Amino acid sequence: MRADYVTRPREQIAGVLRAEPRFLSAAEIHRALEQASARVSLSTVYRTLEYLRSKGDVTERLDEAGESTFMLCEPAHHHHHAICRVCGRVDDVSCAALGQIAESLRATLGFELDGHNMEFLGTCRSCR
Amino acid sequence: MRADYVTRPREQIAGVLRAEPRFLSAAEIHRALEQASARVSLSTVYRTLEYLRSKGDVTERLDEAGESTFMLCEPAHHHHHAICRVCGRVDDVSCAALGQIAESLRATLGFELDGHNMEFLGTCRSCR
DNA sequence: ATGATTTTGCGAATCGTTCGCAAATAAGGC
DNA sequence: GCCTTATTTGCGAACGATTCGCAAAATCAT
Ligand SMILES: [Zn+2]
Ligand SMILES: [Zn+2]
Ligand SMILES: [Zn+2]
Ligand SMILES: [Zn+2]
Repeated sequence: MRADYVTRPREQIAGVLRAEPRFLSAAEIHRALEQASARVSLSTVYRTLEYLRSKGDVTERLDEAGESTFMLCEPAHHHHHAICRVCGRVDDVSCAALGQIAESLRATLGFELDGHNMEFLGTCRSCR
Repeated sequence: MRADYVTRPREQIAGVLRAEPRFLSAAEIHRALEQASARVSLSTVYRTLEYLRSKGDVTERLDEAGESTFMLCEPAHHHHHAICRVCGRVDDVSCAALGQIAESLRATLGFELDGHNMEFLGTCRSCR
């Protein structure tokens, strides 16, 4: 049974996420809490992030090293992200035509696109 | 100093990759070798995969669980992949306009697209 | 406040991956 | 082939991120 208890650790973790609008690892969040003198265990950070993710408040992303990172983000309405390699800043991107995306990113965000990943998932002919 | 020694473990690992044209984890490759009575240590599997990747013969991909998987694939000429959720079959996809991609996947590969991931990387306005 | 339920902290366990080092193997020259 | 040298291998230990078990603490409803 899930109960959405309002607890101090949950508020503190949400606070860190709200203050830092980019993808953070559990360890980074834990460190930020320590610096704020908030004594929250790493286990609780993990459990709270999973809780927030299951509520749809947080998006999880695997970084290039395969580590999980988390950010406040509504995945309900499907979209993608433009992530700055330098500072980690995240801008939302809808998926219109790919050809126009680079141009649009530069025009609307001043974002200089220099790389992208795409992956298509579905069912192949012989598996249908 | 890198020397490209030709060894039995390397040939056997490449053989597994050649026989199975989809993304395989180190553990899967190791298991395939065991079944073929090839005694190769898991460490060597990892080291050989990294060696092949650095040579540009193998592409690495993090699956949804964050595990590394590997496939023979030339990343030199930039492209993407359509991966079957059922059998793991991989088809190459070039990055033309995204709008036409779903249609093209169906027409040319019989691939029924039902999901995709994209990520854009670059430098944001304030970091330039 | 009381009791039922959930969450937390702690440490141990797990899993994939990497590392250190001695033994085995490959390449090159004789 | 044989020797020398550089590289690779196997093994087990170490590692880092994540998960788990369980008793203690916190939350909520009455
Ligand atoms: Zn930036
Ligand atoms: Zn999309
Ligand atoms: Zn298939
Ligand atoms: Zn591309």
